[in-house]
Amino acid sequence: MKLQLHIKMNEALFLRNPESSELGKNILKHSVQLISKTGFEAFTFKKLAEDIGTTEAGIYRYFENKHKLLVYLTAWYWAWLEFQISFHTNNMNDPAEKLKRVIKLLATTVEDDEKTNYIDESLLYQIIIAEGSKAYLTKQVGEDNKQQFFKPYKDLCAVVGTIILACCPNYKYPKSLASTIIEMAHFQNFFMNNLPSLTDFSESKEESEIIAFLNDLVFNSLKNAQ
Amino acid sequence: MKLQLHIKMNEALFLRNPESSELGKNILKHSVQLISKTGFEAFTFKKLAEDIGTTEAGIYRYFENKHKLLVYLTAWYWAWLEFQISFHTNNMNDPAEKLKRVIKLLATTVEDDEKTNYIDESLLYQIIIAEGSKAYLTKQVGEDNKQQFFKPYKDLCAVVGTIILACCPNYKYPKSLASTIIEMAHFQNFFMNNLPSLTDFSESKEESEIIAFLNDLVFNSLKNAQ
DNA sequence: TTTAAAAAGATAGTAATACTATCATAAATA
DNA sequence: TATTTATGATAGTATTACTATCTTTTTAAA
Repeated sequence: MKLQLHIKMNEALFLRNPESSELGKNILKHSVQLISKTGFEAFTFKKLAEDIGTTEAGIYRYFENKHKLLVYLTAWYWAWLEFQISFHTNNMNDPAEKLKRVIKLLATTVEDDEKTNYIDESLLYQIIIAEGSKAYLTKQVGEDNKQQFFKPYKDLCAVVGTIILACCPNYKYPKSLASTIIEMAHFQNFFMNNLPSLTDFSESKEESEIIAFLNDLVFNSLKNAQ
Repeated sequence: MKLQLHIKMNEALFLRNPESSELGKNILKHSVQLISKTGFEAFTFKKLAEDIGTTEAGIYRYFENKHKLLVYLTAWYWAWLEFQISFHTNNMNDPAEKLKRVIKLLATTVEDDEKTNYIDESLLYQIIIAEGSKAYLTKQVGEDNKQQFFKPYKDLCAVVGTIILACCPNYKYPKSLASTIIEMAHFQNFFMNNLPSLTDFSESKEESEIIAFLNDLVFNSLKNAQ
């Protein structure tokens, strides 16, 4: 028996649901491959169409433009990650242990999840690191936010914030600390691999060091707020 | 007497030194205005040329493309900020006070600095917040880094890291904490204004709260490493 | 099983973007 | 005054980011 994980996506993100057809699934699959290969700037619907063996117009029937597609992919990732977190922290009683597990999940390169067949999570993780912030660092962030495009990200942040508060009800900045952990899990990874002098992990290039740094950061903040 | 602050820029960033002519200075001045107005994605050399009253080709004589121009502006900002920091922390003995001052400088909206006539620092600060990471979140980050485009950012990070170590020589992650402070000073500002539920400052929208959060984060980390 | 609706393929076309090239003119400098 | 250098004016190209239309194929309802 194989379990199928399904993430319900915001309908305003697409013109036609990419999960509803083979072509749609191919768009998701190949866009993840192509964006992680060429970067978001050089990524075009024309190249994507060539990769898939369809036409540009075919892609445009699913996504209005490449920005929406990027937002879709990031939203999908955050929703998937929130599920991972709820799955892996289920039945954990100690909130501090829970928080440690969350940090580990955030900062660990994902392996391809068999439960989702058309998205390669390990490539998507690389996209999130290098392109993720471009989903919201735009002039349209306000409108996009109104349409709830960033809800999965905000939900994840809220979940992490709640765990932080469970660890330490007096802590004053649970949401900001949550967004800091999430962003830094990725930025420190990007820096470690691309601008190593911005980190202390340039020699080992080990994710475990990023995790140790984030744990140190978080638990010192919470310890002193007791 | 008026002091003129001059920042020596990496020559590989431009084709012709924009500081060497009126047109060049206009390119800097108007690009800051136009990018902060339209965002980097919608910003084009054509629009910039129209704004200035010159031609597209004229801009291309100074900058190879808009990415180089963005990198130029961010590099300029980091170099300017490093000077601000060294100026405002000069003669401070207590490294903890120094660090607090640095955090304040990082997270406070800049006023236009009279010492530089063609760059509006307050607009540039907004660009750094919303577009700054796009300077390095690209596929060419490795080559750009080889050409030392990010040296001012790395230098600033090193300066902050040194102050952190002066506060607490045992602290294990001075560079990562430095890059975390720098990035979060801007990201928390962006979130506060655009995706407020990712922060704890959505009501007040006060920079002072970001500063308080960062101080809390940093000094709790250092206190426990004594 | 037929029929109609929906999706996909094929092709064309447009406006804008991201450049490069050329030639004339104006300004600075030697 | 001659000459270099910067700017202006104009043109042109390849690519991007779409939109439109028409045909064929697939799917799903009657």
